[in-house]
Amino acid sequence: MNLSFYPVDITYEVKDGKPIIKLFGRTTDGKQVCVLDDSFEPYFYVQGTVSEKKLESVQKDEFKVVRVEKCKKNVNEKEEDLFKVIVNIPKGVPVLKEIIVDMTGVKKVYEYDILFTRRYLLDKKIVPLTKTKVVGEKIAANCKVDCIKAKSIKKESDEIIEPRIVALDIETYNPDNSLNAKKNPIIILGLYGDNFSRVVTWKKFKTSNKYIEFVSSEADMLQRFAELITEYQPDIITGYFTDGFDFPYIVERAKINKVELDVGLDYSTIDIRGRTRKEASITGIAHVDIFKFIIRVIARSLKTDQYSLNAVANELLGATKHDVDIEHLFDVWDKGGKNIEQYCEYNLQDCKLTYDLTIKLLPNLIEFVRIIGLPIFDVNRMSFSTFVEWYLIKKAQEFNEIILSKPGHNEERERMHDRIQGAFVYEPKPGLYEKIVVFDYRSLYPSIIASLNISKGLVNCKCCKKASRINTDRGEFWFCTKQKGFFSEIISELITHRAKIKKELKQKQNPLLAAQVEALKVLANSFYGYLGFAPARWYCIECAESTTAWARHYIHKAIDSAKKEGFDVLYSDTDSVFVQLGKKSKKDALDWVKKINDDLPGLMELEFEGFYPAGLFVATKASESGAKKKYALLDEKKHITIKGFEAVRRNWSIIAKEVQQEVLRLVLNEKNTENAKKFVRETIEDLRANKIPVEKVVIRTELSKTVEGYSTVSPHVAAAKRMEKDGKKVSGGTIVSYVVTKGKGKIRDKVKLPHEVKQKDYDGEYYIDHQILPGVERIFDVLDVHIDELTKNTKQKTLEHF
DNA sequence: TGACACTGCTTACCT
DNA sequence: ACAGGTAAGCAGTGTCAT
Repeated sequence: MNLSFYPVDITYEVKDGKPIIKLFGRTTDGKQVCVLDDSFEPYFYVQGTVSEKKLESVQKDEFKVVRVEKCKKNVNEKEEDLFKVIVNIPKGVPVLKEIIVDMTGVKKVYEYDILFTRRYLLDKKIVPLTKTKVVGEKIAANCKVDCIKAKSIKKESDEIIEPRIVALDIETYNPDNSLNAKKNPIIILGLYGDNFSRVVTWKKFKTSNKYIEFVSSEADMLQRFAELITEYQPDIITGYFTDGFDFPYIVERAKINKVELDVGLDYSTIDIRGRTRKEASITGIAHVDIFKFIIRVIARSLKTDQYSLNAVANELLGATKHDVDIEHLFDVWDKGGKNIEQYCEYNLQDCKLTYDLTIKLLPNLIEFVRIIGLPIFDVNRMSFSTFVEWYLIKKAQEFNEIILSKPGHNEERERMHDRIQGAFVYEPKPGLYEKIVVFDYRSLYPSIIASLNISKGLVNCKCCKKASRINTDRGEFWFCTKQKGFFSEIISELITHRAKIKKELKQKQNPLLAAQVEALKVLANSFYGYLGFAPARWYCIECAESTTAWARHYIHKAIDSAKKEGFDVLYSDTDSVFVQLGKKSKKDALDWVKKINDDLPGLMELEFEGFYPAGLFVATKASESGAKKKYALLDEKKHITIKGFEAVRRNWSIIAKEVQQEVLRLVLNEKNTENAKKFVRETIEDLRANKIPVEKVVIRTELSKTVEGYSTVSPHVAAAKRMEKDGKKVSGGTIVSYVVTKGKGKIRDKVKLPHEVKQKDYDGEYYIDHQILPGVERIFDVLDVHIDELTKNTKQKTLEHF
């Protein structure tokens, strides 16, 4: 029989000494299937002078070499003769590799650490979630879905699955404020999918909500959960932090209640792996923990600095969680009755938000699946470095390159000491400026790697005398001009491919294309960092050093040229140049940038970023010199871009940020220094009189480690200690909120938690001296306004000034 | 003993 | 577990004059 299907999940099993790949997915007519392939063999590569016969005879326990093939592959971009050693079962690869690496004549072994299922997808060029053609026979097997034994299997087209998705969320009984799965039961379990809402709970109350379903115990609820999943037949189960919380909790409670959760398509149960960083997987269904994707990949493009479901849903969906007192759910539960209902509604809303977030971010996730070629479960849990690494691994096949091995522990430690000189930052002169034009190099680091052929295998070749050379602290480097680099060529493709899609996107908006453009940008921008990342397979310190050195070269070139041309250069950071037009016109600026571009190699390009009628640079706190990475620009639509100022830092109080923002607005937009002064003075008076509400004086700071890990007790650590006293768990990643109150001693001695503080308690003087004034002082310096004019509120002082 | 300068640790930003 | 460059607060320490 022939069939087309979209693979969702992949595993393998060993039967009769032979590995069988199992691809779970959905056919084009909507049925779930499992496609079996027993034709794929595990292998690795050996480099050295050793006889094939000797290699063929290697065996240990049930593992043995099946056969050996001679082949030619590029090792770090140079062709070499290698042996491909084929092994009977996947687990034999690391075992037999250990034996072979010690044999005389063997120089190195490669590709022994690529997971069998991933190897299968890459070698067979099968892309998960993408239409795949199978010829095969239906066979009987212990499986919830039809099993097809494949004779042939290959990618059919780029068509993508429309997955069935269900979102999961649980609420637990929690009287002691600790999330203890051994002690406290799950009391509400919700699911939300396409035309599907269900909340299961085990205490009855009167309700007209049709989606609420009552069972008689926690055990029955868990059982019902498994049934509902089986009935709904999802391709994807999604949740918010379900790797770390919901699934481990469900599994623990199932164990305690002796419930068999055979939700896997092969009747297996939910598998929880890892202790500190848990991962929950279900055979045949892709578990997406959308929180992980958000925090690792999406986070830096979001405005919010909190990644709670509420904050993220608010920004991405414009929707929020239901407002209930979740801390007292246990109390309501104990009392029973109708009050439980609001928590069921709350639970379903969480499921819905998670579902909607997943729908929204799915195009982005799928794009990475398509680019990298691994299952969505894997891609969901990857970070920038792994994206780059797996993309390189996939591309290695096309280039016939050997996949380099991961560094050993010692090598990784040594690499950690390597430091690369980074970007150049131009010191601005503090001041309020007019008519500013900003230029920047488009994708500076990727375009340098592409245009200067920067690649690990081409460093300081013996053959090229004419290659452009760059001087660095580490020495002089050049890259072979006679061949295209593996690394540089891949980036080059990425950049041109992205530019092409971006052009298409301009013609017609399309969320899939937008996601593709975004994914390619994320990937290209991660390449440079990867080069200097200690655990990387293609680590290349010379490449990284050269990339930044060339970047400094080209930014200086732009700065010098702009000055020569008569522009007043105000600032520059890494890839940008800020110039003041002065008597020159916008056209002069555009002409100049054109001239620069005529001189740039390859894909490099300096772009016009924007025109700003006004901009402000300030001095540093410590000296009179200009502060880098701190400025504000007013654009022609009166919008202000603020960089680096306290107003955009999360560990400053709202009142301090608001005041600074308003001062910047009054200064840049309205050019009204008097109003700015007045505004600050009024706020200071309000703080002195404790008129500013407590929530505006709360300071929020993230803990980077547990309380014990700190050598000095700073205010946020003092606050964390108070939280622990309250019975709250705090650790790295916890955001602590605190208020500085009146009293004696160090600031940390005056720290209290927001709920402990009444309106009159906070220390207005602290907020004036340590929050408001530091934020505006350097701005007023630029306007020649002395700080006394802000703090002393006598009218005479103001009059005196004029 | 107190004012002050300086350092180290820490957080959070910019590109 | 992508990179380096930068500002700034607070606690702690050292210095100096008293």
